[in-house]
Amino acid sequence: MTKEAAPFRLIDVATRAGVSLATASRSLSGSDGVSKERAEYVRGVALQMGYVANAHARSLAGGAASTVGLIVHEIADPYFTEIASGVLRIATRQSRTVQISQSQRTPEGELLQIRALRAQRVGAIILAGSGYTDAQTEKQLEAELGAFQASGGRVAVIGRHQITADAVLPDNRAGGLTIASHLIELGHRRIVVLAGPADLNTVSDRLAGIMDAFADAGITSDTVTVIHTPFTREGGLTGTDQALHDCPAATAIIALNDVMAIGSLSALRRRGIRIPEDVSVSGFDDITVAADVGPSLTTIRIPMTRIGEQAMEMVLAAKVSRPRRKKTGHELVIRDSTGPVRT
Amino acid sequence: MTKEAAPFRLIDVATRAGVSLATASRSLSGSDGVSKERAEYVRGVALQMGYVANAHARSLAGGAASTVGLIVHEIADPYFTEIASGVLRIATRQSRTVQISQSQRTPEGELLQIRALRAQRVGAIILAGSGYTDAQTEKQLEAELGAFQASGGRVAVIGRHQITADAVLPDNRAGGLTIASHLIELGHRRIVVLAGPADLNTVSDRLAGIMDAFADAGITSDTVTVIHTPFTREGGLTGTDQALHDCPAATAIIALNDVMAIGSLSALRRRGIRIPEDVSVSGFDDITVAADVGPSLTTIRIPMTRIGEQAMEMVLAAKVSRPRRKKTGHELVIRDSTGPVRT
DNA sequence: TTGAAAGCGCTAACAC
DNA sequence: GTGTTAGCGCTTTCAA
Repeated sequence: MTKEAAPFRLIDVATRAGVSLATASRSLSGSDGVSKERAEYVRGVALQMGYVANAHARSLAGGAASTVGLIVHEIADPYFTEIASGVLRIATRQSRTVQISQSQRTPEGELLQIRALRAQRVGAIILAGSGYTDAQTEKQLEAELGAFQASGGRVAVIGRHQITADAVLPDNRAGGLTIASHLIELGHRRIVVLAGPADLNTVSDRLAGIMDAFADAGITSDTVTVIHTPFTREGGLTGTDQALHDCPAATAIIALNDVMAIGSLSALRRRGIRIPEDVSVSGFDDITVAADVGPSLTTIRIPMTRIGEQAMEMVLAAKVSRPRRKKTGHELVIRDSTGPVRT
Repeated sequence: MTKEAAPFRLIDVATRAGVSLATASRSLSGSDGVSKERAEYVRGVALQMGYVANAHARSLAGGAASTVGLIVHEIADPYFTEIASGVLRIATRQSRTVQISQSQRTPEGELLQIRALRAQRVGAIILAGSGYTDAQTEKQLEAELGAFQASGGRVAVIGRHQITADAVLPDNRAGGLTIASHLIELGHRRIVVLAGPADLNTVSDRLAGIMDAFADAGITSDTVTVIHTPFTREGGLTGTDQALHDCPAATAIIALNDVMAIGSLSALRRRGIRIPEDVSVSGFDDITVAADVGPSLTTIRIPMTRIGEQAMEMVLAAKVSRPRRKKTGHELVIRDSTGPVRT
């Protein structure tokens, strides 16, 4: 059995460099109070020894905690996968470590994970994923995050306008308007919206945008049916079955995310319904596979990876007094799943 | 501004429960040396106070580190997304936290991430992703992981037979045999294999299985062309272009993972080549979207999520002297992208 | 069975 | 500009 050499400690570096512990600490953390040459020299010694600071000791001693926690609803959901990818990309580049935890798509789950992350004393928390329309729930989350921030933690949220913290805000309402306008222009009037859970902000915002489109076009939205099923492929499947039963005359289906749209495509194909000849289908998000499903999906592109990067950049940046809010754009991507209504 | 109450410390719990710090510690960590009733009582007090131990202090003091590190090539690659999903599922269930880091598909990246995780003093490391055929590289990784294990860390690797550690081993070679046999049965002889980088074990194993199939069928594999491009959608795209140029007579394309297969599908469609009438295409892994691409993909199912769960269970389980190796099965999933060769 | 006290490796006052 | 030293919150000997 190989005898395991204990890892070097800061004191080892200090000794080797012939300076005190404090000087070594200052040199490595880049704080001033050390002459340039000396600091440089100490860093060189440390590097050569392969010294890496013990993150636990550093954090315990009151230094800045280096790990950031990322809370997603479910990592296997492509929307969150891409956000996580953006977060990790910046993390790798900046030598930061990130802990990922899943909220299981419930507010209680989010609360639980925030508490866990706080207990772990992470330096920052990125809360990804739709907020909840229930103000009560959001208040609780905000209180928890507020407490974390008060104790020096950094926070960034993605797509939650209610929470007072740095935020990256996807253009959900405007995106809803864009996609609905596209369908209206193609002549569609009888439209089914495959919406996720009604208590999600993302859902209500995108829905509001869709209604905006009808108002803008000066036509009634009485012919729009909204069906709420889970924000998953399975939800798209059952929602479509229900739509076919309730509104057989519908000529278009707007799914409020791509995953649901893909489920819808599958349900339609299974019944031999042609897309887009018989019914047009659109998605939302433009996840990576949207271009490869059959038929390729018309959708609204939300730059998830970039959003993840921005959220990470925000929590890594210096603290500012007023919370920053970054709005991201959206883009209509027309592919093969939508077409003019057949007369 | 809300005054932030400092979180409770163990000493607070001890005081409130009327015991010493040591007794409180023992009670909560479940180590013996405390009477049952007392321990029970202290735990009750802690729970009621909402006490959560400071992970840094615990780890620094020599307690068991609770976080596990997961190293993937790239989180946005569906193969790794699903493994991560399995790992996180178990983590959530067991109240463990997991740090995810990306190796950027290079052995140096893996080495770097292992070092970083060691510096973070994680309790366990799960190394996911193909090993490298270069023995030198694997030796270095093994040394680093060995050192980690020697210092008490737990390790599980996924799909790397060379490394001495608990391992979950996907059935790559047998899977290769199965998929190639399927195509041979359909009458295909001129086959192009879209392989990922030649230095990946996953690639060489799957490739070996394909050759096995030809040997088993008693036919020559001279008609098989292997093209090495990156293990990505883009790689599938360029590989297919190259295949079309080099082997216009090929009737089937075996991609060594689904992502490449999807890229291939796209390249073929773009040129108006019909699938499977003109050329059959198969994938490997059965990622979630494989059923939804156009046409749906015939592939070999590898239970990635389950693999992630198993790896996590292994590092969480009690240490055993001899490394465990768990082999996982595979399953041929026939969909619409493969068909009989046209005469 | 319980408690007192000595660190774990680091940062940040505080001296010089 | 540099060094000394007191903790951070916990686990774990070592005594009692």
